Amino acid sequence: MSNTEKVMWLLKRLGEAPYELGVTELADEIGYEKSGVFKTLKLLVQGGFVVQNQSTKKYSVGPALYRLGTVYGERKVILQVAEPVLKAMSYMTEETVSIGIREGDDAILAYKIEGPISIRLENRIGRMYPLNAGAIGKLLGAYHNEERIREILSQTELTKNTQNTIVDQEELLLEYEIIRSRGYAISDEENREGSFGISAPIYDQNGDVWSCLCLAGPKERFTKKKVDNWIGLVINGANEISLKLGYNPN
Amino acid sequence: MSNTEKVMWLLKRLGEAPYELGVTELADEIGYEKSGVFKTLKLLVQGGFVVQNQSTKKYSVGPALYRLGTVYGERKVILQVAEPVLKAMSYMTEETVSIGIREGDDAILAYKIEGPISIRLENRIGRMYPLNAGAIGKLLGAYHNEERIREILSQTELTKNTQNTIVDQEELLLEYEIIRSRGYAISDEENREGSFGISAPIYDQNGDVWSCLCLAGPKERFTKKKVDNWIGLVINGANEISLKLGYNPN
DNA sequence: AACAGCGTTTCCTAGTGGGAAACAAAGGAG
DNA sequence: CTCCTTTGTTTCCCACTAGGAAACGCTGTT
Repeated sequence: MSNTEKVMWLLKRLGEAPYELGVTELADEIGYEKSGVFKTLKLLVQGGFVVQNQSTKKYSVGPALYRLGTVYGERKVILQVAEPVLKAMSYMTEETVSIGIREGDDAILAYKIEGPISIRLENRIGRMYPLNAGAIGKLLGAYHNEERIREILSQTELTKNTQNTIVDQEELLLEYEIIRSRGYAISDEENREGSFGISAPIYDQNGDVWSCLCLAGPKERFTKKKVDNWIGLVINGANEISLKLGYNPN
Repeated sequence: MSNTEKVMWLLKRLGEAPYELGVTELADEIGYEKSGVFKTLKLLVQGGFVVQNQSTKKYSVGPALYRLGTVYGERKVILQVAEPVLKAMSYMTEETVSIGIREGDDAILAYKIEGPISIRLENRIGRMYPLNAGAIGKLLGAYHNEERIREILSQTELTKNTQNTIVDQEELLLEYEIIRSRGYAISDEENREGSFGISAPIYDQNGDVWSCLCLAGPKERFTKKKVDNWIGLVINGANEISLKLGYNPN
């Protein structure tokens, strides 16, 4: 058994145990000498993966695992809930549908389902967008804390990716207001020439917006007629996900 | 950096990353060759601590962490919430106050605060009790699924620790009913000669009882007058914890 | 007071994880 | 469409880390 497996075994064993376990019983069960088990446990305690009860000297799972578990839970919930919606929309529109998440002061493409027409728009999962350009970035910016937005804008120089990228601070804040009042954002070649996108906010159970649903593709396929239809589709899809996440619109 | 530290670093990095990370970027950041990082990641994937996106080949936190995180969360919440209550009760009664948790078909002493009068009753943290004897065991038995209780009783031979230990099945089920109707359990030398205990149920936010509050000590200190007072104290303490856990009594 | 059991420390050495390089596969550039 | 870069994966060998054994200090029991 490698050390990595040993670490996993220890953590799992501590997790399924009723409460606390000592070095000796862990070593006996895993079949190692307690010296080695102790060394590993000490490191795990330092890293917060395990806590040691100072009075009993026994070990249990630690707060670092809680944090990581929460991360997994959040990701799983939103993707699991969102996937059927994305699939349906992708099928109906034949375009790429994606989920964007705000991570700190940036927007990130967290998940996407490609449309059947495979003209690549090279938006890879994990790609980061600024909050001033593109359907995902602008929407998540619009629903971000305005004070924080002003801070960001005053500190960073907005780069003009295309002719349509908004770089003026006041113009951007106005655009944010429009987005909030309409309930959706539109990007017309703001991040990249030839691309078009529509996005709508996803509300979590606290009513906060930290992710959004986005429909995007080559501009030539986004005719006015289609866009008029698709805006409702995106808003409805985002609402559906919001409700499934436990959002209560009041 | 030892392998254990590497594992922890990788997990934490994957947790704080916006979404997914690849072998190369992880190896670059941690300063190791990607071959070693890859080997470790492969093992972590096998153990469920990490998941690999099959289409992007990139890595993220896995379901095993979710399970462990949940365990930590549950334990932390109940202990954190319960500790002040236990301290106050221990201070008022000068006896030992403890939290029992049902783990499968047994009761376990999860946490305790010793009274100042240190006559040892050797109930160590982690000790297991049967569901038929003692204030903790009986209470958690009484609020357990009755079908399951009947199964257990039919399969296991109840051992008579003291004269007062209930070993007859029907007598025990009757005692359970009394406990549920009164809302507390009393043990008079059931597990050990000379010990006395009072316990009351703790309800979680779903209204389920899987833990209880228990006040225990040497029998000679549990006079009738004191017990009459302390029953209310235990019930109130347990209620307080239940409410803090999010229980809604309707 | 002696003992037994636990967590902890130390030391040495065998086995394992790290480094380097090469392979496979996928994407981007032209 | 093809070349080229980049990334995930595999292989091999060696340094060094993790495991074994024994001993220490401490707590609690008899």
